[in-house]
Amino acid sequence: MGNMASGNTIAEVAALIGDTARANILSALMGGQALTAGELARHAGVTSQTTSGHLAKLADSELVALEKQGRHRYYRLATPDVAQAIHALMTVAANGPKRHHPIGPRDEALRNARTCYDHLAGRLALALADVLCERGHLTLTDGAGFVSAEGERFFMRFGIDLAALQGTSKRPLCRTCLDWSERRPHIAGKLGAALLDRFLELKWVERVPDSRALRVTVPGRSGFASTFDMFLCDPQSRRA
Amino acid sequence: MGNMASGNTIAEVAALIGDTARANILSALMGGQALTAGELARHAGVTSQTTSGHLAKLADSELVALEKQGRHRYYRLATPDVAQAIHALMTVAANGPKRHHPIGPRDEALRNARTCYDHLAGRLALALADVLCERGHLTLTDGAGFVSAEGERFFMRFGIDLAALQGTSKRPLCRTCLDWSERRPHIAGKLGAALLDRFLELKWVERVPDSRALRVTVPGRSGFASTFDMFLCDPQSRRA
DNA sequence: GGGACAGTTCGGCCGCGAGCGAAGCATTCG
DNA sequence: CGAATGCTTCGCTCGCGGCCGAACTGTCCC
Repeated sequence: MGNMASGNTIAEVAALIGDTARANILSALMGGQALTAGELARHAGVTSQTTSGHLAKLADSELVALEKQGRHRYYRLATPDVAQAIHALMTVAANGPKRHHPIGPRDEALRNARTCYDHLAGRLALALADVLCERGHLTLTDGAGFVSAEGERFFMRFGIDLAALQGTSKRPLCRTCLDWSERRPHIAGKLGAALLDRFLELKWVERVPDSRALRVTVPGRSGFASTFDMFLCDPQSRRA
Repeated sequence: MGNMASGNTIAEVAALIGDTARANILSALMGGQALTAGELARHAGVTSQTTSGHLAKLADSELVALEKQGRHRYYRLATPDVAQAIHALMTVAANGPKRHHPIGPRDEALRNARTCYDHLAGRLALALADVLCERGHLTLTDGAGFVSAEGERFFMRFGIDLAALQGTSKRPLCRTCLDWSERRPHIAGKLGAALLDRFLELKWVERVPDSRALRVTVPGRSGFASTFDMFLCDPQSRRA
């Protein structure tokens, strides 16, 4: 016997995530937005009372954080560490035994473009990373990415001031994140977050309600084409 | 309702890890060695029948892999992804609410030096990373590390042929891994694995039975001192 | 004030699954 | 061969925890 203590609390955390309803809640929060208890109840597929209990547990263990706002209560993932843990579990789950998992249209939308906590993921993110690397703006060695001087100027023209981002915290400027569905790295870290913010700001992409999925708008299609030479052939992109 | 499918299987994986006994088993396997069912039963603190059931489930879901050898059955973590997921959960657990967790001597040993799946972790690993960075053999930008040309020559002299490692797979040569106990990055990836192997080969460190902890030997103390200018003051280092 | 809506707390039901004892296989040894 | 060891399978018990209905608290709006 001996080390009960060391492996013990990881079990508590995992058990917390290991319930279908709570996992659905956390997955929904992986979209990066704070959601209300009611929205989370719908995601979880259980009644609001049950959800309330789940949220209380998650908050107790500091997996999610609570922000009261009027008569709404907004929940979000407490720390990036939590997002990373969930991401890692997704990766393991995706490679598990025989995902017969018939890939519904919903999954297909997620594979195309989605948010991953605070940055872009899915095929769109991979294509973007490819283009930036090809142009020499970025080099992705597994684990981290480096922005070239030319790349820095390019991002500046696009409306992202890397130098300004640099200082604010010790968070890596550009990390890579292994794409859950495609098993290839995409751009995460501060640069990844800044890119997603900018795309949303420009309305090149917009969030699909009740989902982590993103939809490329019509201006987005031409924007990606002109700025990044990316010609998307997604028929579902929104008209108008 | 809607996306039951997406968040579902991550719940299965997390639930698997979210049992105390199974978490202990997986934590033990984070040492990187394959262990027998009996050893794992002792780590888990339950009988061998119960352990057998747990191992069957873990193997079914491909979290652990089985290797039969005579009348022994050796279990190990199935993939590095699994190790990463457990590591991420440890990180979340370590920063959870008020770990009053009285830090026993066992924990103290783990904080000093331990294995993290296939590489070195703990204070020893941090000190090593510091020295290598100071000397300019290595630069750690969060997420990844780069070995300088001089560093490559240094590792070669030390008995690690980076060029040979480079080719074998697309696994990153040097990743960083956030140290669970100290919250700072240490050296992981192929270089990390190669360093641990070499230290074990030189008998500078040795595994503590039934634990992920490592012990620095007397030759190890002088080795670390002469090669890396690291002067360890651990009183527990083994005499002879 | 009253009514609607968001969210939580309480009480009770019920099912899943962790746990062990005992028995059943396999492998290795004398 | 038969005893010993390592591990698994079977059958059973029992407690934890998820779930919902109902009632309660709190906020906003007319």
